[in-house]
Amino acid sequence: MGIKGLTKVIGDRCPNAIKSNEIKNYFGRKVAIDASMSIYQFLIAVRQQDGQQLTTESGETTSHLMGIFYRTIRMVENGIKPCYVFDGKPPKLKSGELAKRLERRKEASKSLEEAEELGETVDIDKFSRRTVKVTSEHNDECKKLLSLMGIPYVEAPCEAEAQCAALARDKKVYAAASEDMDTLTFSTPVLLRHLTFSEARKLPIGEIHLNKVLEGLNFTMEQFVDLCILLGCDYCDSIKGIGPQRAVELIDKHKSLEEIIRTLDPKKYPIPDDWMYNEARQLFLNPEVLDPKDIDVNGFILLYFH
DNA sequence: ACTCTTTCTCGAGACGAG
DNA sequence: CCTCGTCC
DNA sequence: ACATCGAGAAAGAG
Repeated sequence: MGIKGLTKVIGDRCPNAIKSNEIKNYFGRKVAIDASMSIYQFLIAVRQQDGQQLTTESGETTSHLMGIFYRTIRMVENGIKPCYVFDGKPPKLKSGELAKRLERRKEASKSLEEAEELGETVDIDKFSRRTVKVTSEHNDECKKLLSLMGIPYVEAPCEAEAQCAALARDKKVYAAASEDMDTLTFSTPVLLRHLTFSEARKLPIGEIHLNKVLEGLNFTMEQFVDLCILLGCDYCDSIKGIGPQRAVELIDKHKSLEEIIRTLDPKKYPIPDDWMYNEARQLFLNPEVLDPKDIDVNGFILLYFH
């Protein structure tokens, strides 16, 4: 789920935190990319006309490899040096969210079976895309491909987005490139959006600067994390009846979740049972990541630019 | 009538020939 | 430019 | 045993 409505909040309240750039502006820059997210998109999107994935003769899926291959080439052609980051174990707090997703996939599988019995090709196509999940085989195959291409990758201990942000914070890369707004909450100083397909679709690349976001909202990083929790994140519930508008107002007025809990009328806005907001906050502020100092983000591709 | 939130649904790549 | 078939 | 997300429309609540 990322952070619900965060893009809109930033767009509305801190428009100057977002810059639009041509891809040319990024020549020579290193960028961290969430690999699992990309693989997922390729598995869904890279299909033939009949909706089937691309496969080898023996039936093994190759859609994710095609996608990673061409996209990476495209980036390198433009002078961008990618470093892919793979997910590790999800944090325990995420299990509730993961259970929901599993449930959703099960429902899609049922709908898929029904559609297959009825021979509704449009529905078969739709639901089969919804049952997609990234396996460790997919990940391993992509790691091997990247090795062969001379592109660096990192295996994060936990959330890939957190590791991407850590790399950017430590100046190992210029930015984290992601469509997932969590990355900002993990304190990446710069977040790039639409990096991958901008050239094909003529969309400019969006560059979001965390310090401008904090300035625009007049929040500290801690307050920004609290805001993200109120908006809705993967790690804990949010408060019913509090959406983007009230969330920003509340943090503005009370400065912290503790103070909000203390003053909110529990009849109007009941606080969730066993609310793990502080644990979620710690995950964002001190995520489990590898020390960027120990990571080599230079593949041998770098040699071409030296 | 209006504002805000919640829920539901949908969609997701890249290439090159013409 | 764009559309459309193809990628395995 | 498990692994994604955002956007927008429509409906609902206060």
